[in-house]
Amino acid sequence: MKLADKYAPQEIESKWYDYWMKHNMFHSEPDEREPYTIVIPPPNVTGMLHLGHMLNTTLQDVLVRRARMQGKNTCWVPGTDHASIATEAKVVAKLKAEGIEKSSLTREEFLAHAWEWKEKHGGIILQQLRKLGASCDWDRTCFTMDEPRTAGVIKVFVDLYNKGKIYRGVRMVNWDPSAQTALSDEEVIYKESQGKFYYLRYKVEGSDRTLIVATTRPETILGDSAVCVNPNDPRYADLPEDARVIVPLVGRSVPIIRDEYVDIEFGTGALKVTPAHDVNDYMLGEKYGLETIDIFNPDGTINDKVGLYVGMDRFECRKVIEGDLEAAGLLEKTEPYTNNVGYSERTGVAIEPKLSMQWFLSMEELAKPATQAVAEDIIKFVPEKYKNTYRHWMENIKDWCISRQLWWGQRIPAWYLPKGGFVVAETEEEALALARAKAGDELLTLADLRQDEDVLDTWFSSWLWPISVFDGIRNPENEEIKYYYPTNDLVTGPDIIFFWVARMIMAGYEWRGEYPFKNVYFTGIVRDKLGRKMSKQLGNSPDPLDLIAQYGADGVRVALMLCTSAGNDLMFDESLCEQGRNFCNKIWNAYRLVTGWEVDNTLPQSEHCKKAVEWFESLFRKAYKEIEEHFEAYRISDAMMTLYRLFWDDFSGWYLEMIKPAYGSPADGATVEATKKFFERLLKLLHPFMPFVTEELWQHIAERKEGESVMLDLFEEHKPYDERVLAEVDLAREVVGSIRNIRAQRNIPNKEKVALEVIVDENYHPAYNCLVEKMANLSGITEVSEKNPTAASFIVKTTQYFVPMSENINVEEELEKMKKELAYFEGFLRTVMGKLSNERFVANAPAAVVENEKNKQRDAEAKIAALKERIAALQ
RNA sequence: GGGAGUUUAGCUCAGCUGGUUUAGAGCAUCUGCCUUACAAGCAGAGGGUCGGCGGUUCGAAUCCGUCAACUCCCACCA
Repeated sequence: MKLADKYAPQEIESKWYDYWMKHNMFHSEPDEREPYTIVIPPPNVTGMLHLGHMLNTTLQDVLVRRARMQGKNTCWVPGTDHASIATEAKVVAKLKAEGIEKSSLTREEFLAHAWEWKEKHGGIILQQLRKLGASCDWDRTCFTMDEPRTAGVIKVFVDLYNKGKIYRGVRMVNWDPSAQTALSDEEVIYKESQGKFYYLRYKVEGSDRTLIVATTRPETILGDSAVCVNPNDPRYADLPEDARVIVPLVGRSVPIIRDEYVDIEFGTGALKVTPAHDVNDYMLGEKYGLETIDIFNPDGTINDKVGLYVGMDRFECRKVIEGDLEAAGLLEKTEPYTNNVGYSERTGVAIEPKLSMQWFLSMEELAKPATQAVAEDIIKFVPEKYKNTYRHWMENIKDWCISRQLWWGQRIPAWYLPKGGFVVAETEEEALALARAKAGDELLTLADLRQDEDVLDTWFSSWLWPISVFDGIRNPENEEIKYYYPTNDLVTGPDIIFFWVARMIMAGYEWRGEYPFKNVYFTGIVRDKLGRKMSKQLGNSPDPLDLIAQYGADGVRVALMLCTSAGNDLMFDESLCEQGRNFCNKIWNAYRLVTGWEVDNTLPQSEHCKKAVEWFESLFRKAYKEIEEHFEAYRISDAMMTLYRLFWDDFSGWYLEMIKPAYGSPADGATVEATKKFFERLLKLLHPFMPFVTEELWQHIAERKEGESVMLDLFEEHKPYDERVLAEVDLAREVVGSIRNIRAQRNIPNKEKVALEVIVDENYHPAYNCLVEKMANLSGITEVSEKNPTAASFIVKTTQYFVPMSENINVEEELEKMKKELAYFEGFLRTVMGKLSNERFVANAPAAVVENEKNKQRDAEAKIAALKERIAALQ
C-alpha cells in the first residue's frame, strides 16, 4: 500500500467512526465482565459546543477507551439536559423575534413551541462530540426531560414529600426579573458593581430633627416599614422610645426600631428597613412584626401598591427618585460606592430579593451520608483540594428552593383542592383519590383540582442522572442499574460541584444507599494563552469544529491532553493543536518507514538489530509501567507526554535509526517482524488518546478481519524489564550524543565516518558498541591505552573517548571546553565533600545515602583526574 | 470578612513520603542540515540564585513560619 507522506485526518476520521458504529463497538450490555461506567455531564440540549466540552469529552473518552482495552465492559452514557431557564429564555427570545409574546400563549402552546425548538436544535451538540471520536453508547442517549427521566423525577418528588423533606412556604428568594422565576442560591453570581451611596433625610415626626439614612437602593423607600438604629449608638440615644420618622417622598410614618444588628460604624448608623426586598431587613421585619410592602411587579417594574412611579423599571426609578429627592431637599449627598450585587447566572440581570411562595427541599439529612462519603474517600476527589470546598458547603447547607416559575421543565406534582389544601401524587388519578379522601368528598373530579403551575429546578432532574440513565428510579431492581451502578469516574468542572456533584452524591445515597461514582475528576477551565476565560465577547474562543477540520480530531485531542492537569486551569494555545497534528504525522511516517522496507528473510539478524530489539523491549515495558502509574493517579497529561516521548524520541529517533537498513539494502525478517510488533503495541497504548490515526494504522500493519479493531485489542500484561540494559544503552546514547556534538562543532558532516578510541575502564560496556557505531556513523571503535593528544575528546561517566581529527584540533577551544567542564565537576565535588566531611552527616544520614555520596565522590574524582590529564596533555 | 490554591527556564508545566549528579520535560529561541519515513523533519546548543525573608535539619524546590503577587470558592454591612 502506498501512503501519502502527509497524514490527512479528514480522509479517515469519519470512515473509522462509521466503522465503530456499524459494528456497535460502543454499545454495552450487562455481562460477566467487570463493568466500567461513566455518565456524561449532560450538556444543555441547545448548547453550543465549546472547548470546555472538548476537554471534558476527550478526558472521558481516554478513560473509557483505556478501560475497554483493559477488558472491562465499558458503558459511557451520553445525554442532554433540558436546562429549563436557559432553554426557556431562548425559546422566549425566538418567539419574540417572530412577534409572539410568551404571555399571549397558553402553557400548552408554549410547550409545543419549546419541543419543536428542542427537536430542531437539540442534540446537535452530541452529534458534534462524535467528530471528536467520543465512544459513547449512543443507543443509550438520554434527555433529562424524556419520559423515563421525568417519571423518575416525579416519583422522587413524591417520595421526598411523603418523607416530609419537601415543604412549601413563603420565603425570601432570589428573583430573576428577566426570567421571572425564583432561583436557588447557587444560581446567583455576586459581582462587584459601581454604584452610589445615597444619604436620605428622614424627618422625625413631631420634631425638627432629621435622621440621615444611607442606602444603595433609594427606590426601595417605597417599601420602607421602619428605620433601625443600634440601641448603643449615642447619636440616637435621645430619641424617644416611640419615635417615628416620615419616609421621604412617600410620606409614610414608620417606627424607629432598635437592634444591635445595625453596625454603628457603618454609614450613618441608621438603616432603612425594607422587609420585602432585603434578606436582612426581612429578618428584622419578622422579629419586630413590621409590615412587608412588596413594591415590585414580577418583571422588576414598580407596582401600584404605593401609587408612585407605577410601571417604572427599578433602575429607571432609581434615577428618577434621585432627582425627586434632590428637588425636595431630601437628599443630603451621594457618594460613589462599590458593593456586591447578585446577578442571575442564566439571564445576567440583577437579582431582586423577593418574598414568594416556593417549594423547598430540606437538605440537612440528605447531606449527612454524602458528607461522610467524601470525607472518608469512599468517593475520591481529584484533585483533593476540592474535598475542603465540598465539606464546607455540605456542613453549611441550606434548604434548596426547587420550584421555578417557568413552563419548560417537570411540573410540580401537587394539586390544589377547591376548598384549600393540596395533595402530592405521581399521577392525576392518584391525586384525585387523595384529594377525595382529604376533602371527604367522593364527588370531586379532576376538573375541580388545579395543578401547581411551577416546574422543578433543572438540577432536580440532573441530580438523579447516574441512577436515572439506567432507569434505576422507576425500576430500582432492574438488571442494568444493578450491573452498571455505581459508576466509576465522573469528569466535570469544579464550577458545578454544588449544583450537581454534591447533589448527585446525596441522591445516590438516598435512593441507592450507595455512592454514585467512585472518583470525581475535576477539570480546569479552558483559558486562552493570556489566561483569559474563553468568551464570545473577547472572540478568543476558537470553534472546536474548525480546529478539528484544521488539525484533525486526534491532533486536537493531543493538544488538550498535553495541557490539562486536574483542577488546574489550562492555557490553551492553538499552537498546541499544531503539535498534536505533527505528532499524528510523525506516527504516520514512522509507519511508512516500518512497512516500507524490502524484507529478505534469508538475511541473518545483525548484532546491532538484536541489541536494539532487546533494548527497546525493556524500554517499552518500563514506559508502559510508568504510563499505568500516571493513569492510576489521574495524571493524564503526564501519561500523554510519556507516550509522546516514547514514540517520538525513543522509538522514532533512536530505535528506528538503530535498525534502519542502509539505503537500498533489504532488512532482515526477524527485525522487521519485531519492529512491526513494537509499532502495534505502541499504537495500542496511543489509541485512547488518538483513536483515529491508531485505528487506521493498526488495520494496515497486519491482516485484519472485518469487525476487528484496535479498540477491542486488549492491553498486554506488565512484564519485568532489564534495568541494566537500559542503563548501559543510556551510556551508549551519551557517547553518541558527544560524538554528534563534536561533529556539530567542527562541521563534520554526518555521512562522513569518524573513528573512535576509548580507554577501557569499569564504566565501559562494549556490548552496545554496535549501536554506537551505527548511530554515530563510526568507522570503528578502538581500545587504546594512551591518550590521543590531537584528538577531540570527551568523557562519559569516567570513560575517556577520543575522536581523531584529520585536521588539527583547535587547542584553545578544546581547552576552554575542558576547563569549563572541570570547573563544574570541581564545584560538584565540593558540595559532595561538604557533606562527607560533615561528621554529623556521616553519623546521621542513612547508610545508603552516605554510600551514594561516596560513589558521587569517586565518579567526580575520576572525572576530574581525567579532565586534568587531558588538559595537561593539550597544554 | 472567612477559606483554599498558585508562584520552578521566554511560555506551559513535572519534580509523589526532604538525600540519583550545583533542578527536568514539552513548546519557543539560536546554530547547522532540502541525509533516500517525516522541513508537520533531523542533529546540536543556550537558557533557572526553584516569588522574598526567616526557621527546622547533617542536608530544603521539597517541611514550618512570615511577607508579597496572582487565582478561585464561600459569606453578602445597608
